[in-house]
Amino acid sequence: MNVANAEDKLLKKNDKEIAPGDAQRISFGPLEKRLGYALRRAQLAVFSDFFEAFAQSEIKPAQYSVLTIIESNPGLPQGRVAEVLGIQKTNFVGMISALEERGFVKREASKQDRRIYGLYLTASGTRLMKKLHKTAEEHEQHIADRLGEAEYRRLFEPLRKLADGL
Amino acid sequence: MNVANAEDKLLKKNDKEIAPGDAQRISFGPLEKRLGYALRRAQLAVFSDFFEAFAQSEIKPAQYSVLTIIESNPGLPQGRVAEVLGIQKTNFVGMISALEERGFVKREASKQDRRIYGLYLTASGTRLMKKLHKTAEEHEQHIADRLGEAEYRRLFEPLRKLADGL
DNA sequence: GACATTAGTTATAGTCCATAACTAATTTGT
DNA sequence: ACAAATTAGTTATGGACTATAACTAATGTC
Repeated sequence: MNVANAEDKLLKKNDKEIAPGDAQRISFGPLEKRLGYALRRAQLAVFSDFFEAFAQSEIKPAQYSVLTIIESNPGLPQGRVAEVLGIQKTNFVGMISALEERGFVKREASKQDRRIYGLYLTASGTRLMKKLHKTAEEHEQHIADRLGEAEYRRLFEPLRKLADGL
Repeated sequence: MNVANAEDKLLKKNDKEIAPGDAQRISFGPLEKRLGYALRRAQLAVFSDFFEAFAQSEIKPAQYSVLTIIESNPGLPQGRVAEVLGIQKTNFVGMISALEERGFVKREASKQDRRIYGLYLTASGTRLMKKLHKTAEEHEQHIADRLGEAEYRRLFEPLRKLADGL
């Protein structure tokens, strides 16, 4: 596009410039009313807190989601796990390889169809998940305390509605 | 860390393997109860919708937020705009340069402190914003229709609470 | 049995985000 | 008033995440 028009002149609401050290009130304008912006900021904050809580285990949110799906659906083909989480199978290869190298996950070829690799937690992976779920529950409780139980619980339904079917 | 233990054996809930074409029910397990996951999915869905709506203007959500802050606070120093939006000043340089090259934004050196570059919309930028805000409002209404006005409006407060102060 | 399809993989490129180091302008301390 | 510290903006760079094309091996189809 590049609609740079030579006619354009500067627009200033008033002639006074903002003074250098001026700690003026900043307006977010219409941004305050954008749900996408609100969601993004909230998600970043929650992820940041989550990230800290999981730091000592060196597990990131995406990895936690992968491990949880495998734990809840042992033997699920690699591609299905990726699909369920909205991860491209091509990017998923490295994620699983990393988790496998750390000993939390095992790929096992299906006997019926040797193209398929079912994913399973190892015993170490299962132990890890027990710990991670505990941490995650504390994290959830922390949030619930912040919002109040009722408001916390009320959030899930609209968020799910948004997620599946804009 | 790399806690790969040789002792680890595969864990299978049952001996039956998942059949190749098996369209079994997939469980999300505890992931259903993770607010972070719910937020992430919702945010991605909303952004995706937003993205499509703004595609013809070739404006991305982050750019819309930048333009809105500039529009609402003309002359604000570049670094302050970045700070307000949680963008690192170093990554902000390119964003502004791109918007300036497209003729929507103008940097103007402060006369009091020539290190400072105040940001302003050009006339073209102002016209663009009028259009973008209209699109954004439709997008919001679309979401409000999907959720119901009451539930839609109720979302903002808890999200803001999460955003500022985990 | 040739051909198409499927699961997983590799290579690669683009975008986003973070850190370090630089320049130019201003402020501070003496 | 001037050397040192600080500040605003910048450049260079690397890591993480995402997306696309093309490949291999196994299975399904006609």
